[in-house]
Amino acid sequence: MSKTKTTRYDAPTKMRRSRQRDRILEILRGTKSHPTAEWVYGRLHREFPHVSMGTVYRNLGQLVEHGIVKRIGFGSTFDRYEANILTHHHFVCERCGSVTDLEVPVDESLTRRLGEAAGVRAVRHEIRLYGTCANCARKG
Amino acid sequence: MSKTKTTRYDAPTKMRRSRQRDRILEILRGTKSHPTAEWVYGRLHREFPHVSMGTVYRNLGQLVEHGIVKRIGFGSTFDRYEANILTHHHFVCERCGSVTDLEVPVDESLTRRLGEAAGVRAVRHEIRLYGTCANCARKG
DNA sequence: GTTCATGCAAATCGTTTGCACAATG
DNA sequence: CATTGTGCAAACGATTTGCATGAAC
Repeated sequence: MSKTKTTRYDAPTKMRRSRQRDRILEILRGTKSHPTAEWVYGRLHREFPHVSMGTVYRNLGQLVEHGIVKRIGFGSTFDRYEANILTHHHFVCERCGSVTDLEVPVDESLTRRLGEAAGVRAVRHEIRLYGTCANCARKG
Repeated sequence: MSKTKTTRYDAPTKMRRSRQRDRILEILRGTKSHPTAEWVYGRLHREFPHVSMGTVYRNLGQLVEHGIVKRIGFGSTFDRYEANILTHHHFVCERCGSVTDLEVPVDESLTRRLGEAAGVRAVRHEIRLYGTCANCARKG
């Protein structure tokens, strides 16, 4: 689980190489801006004027599958809603995607402590725990 | 900022009431499943066979705007990608939507401690700090 | 040469919006 | 009655996919 493993692109993957994917990875590695697919496409387009969004998405997806890059968000395209507006944290099952509330008090001071340590002015924080829910765990 | 304010629906809002929105809120309050708009629609459809997704989205949006329910996700429809696959946390600017990495060590033990306290088997956690980035703060 | 990746265009999916009509205050 | 909400359908934007061609091994 602790992916302290090699981060190198030429790691033991079954992916064939392509100049486009190589560049996509270089582009991602060369920025700290957590870009969108659109932005990556814009960058890639300078070198491959005929590249298509399909190629960008396919490659991003593959890089994510192989653990070479990360997708930020909830995975699913659709949003979820909840009536509990009190600050609280979530547990997300990586198997079935279900989301449950953590019945744990929120440490408000963590916002300030983390924010100060990181040098940003934060007003709140949210923690997401990831793992396998009891339901999925039961099914092996 | 700390919305410890009233949670009641009939709070001082300028919203007119509607039977559909009342039910949507009841549905959200009656589940712990963090449903999608689609799911809410399915529920609502039993009572309002002619209800449309447009109504569901409009009402969910309004309930969110009024702070009566919360939307989980990143707000933006599009995903973001990053090459940094080492576990780390993020700061999200609520003004411009920019995402930056927190240059703060990850407390791995928090996964276990939070997971145990909440009674779930978690393998990792991610913290998101929310606030206003330096850039936006400068612009007033 | 067989497999995988590409470009292109069309399709899909969640969400938003314009409009005429109905419900609310 | 002035305004807001509704249903319907069409529009939208991000992402995915089918297909014929081209690159990788």
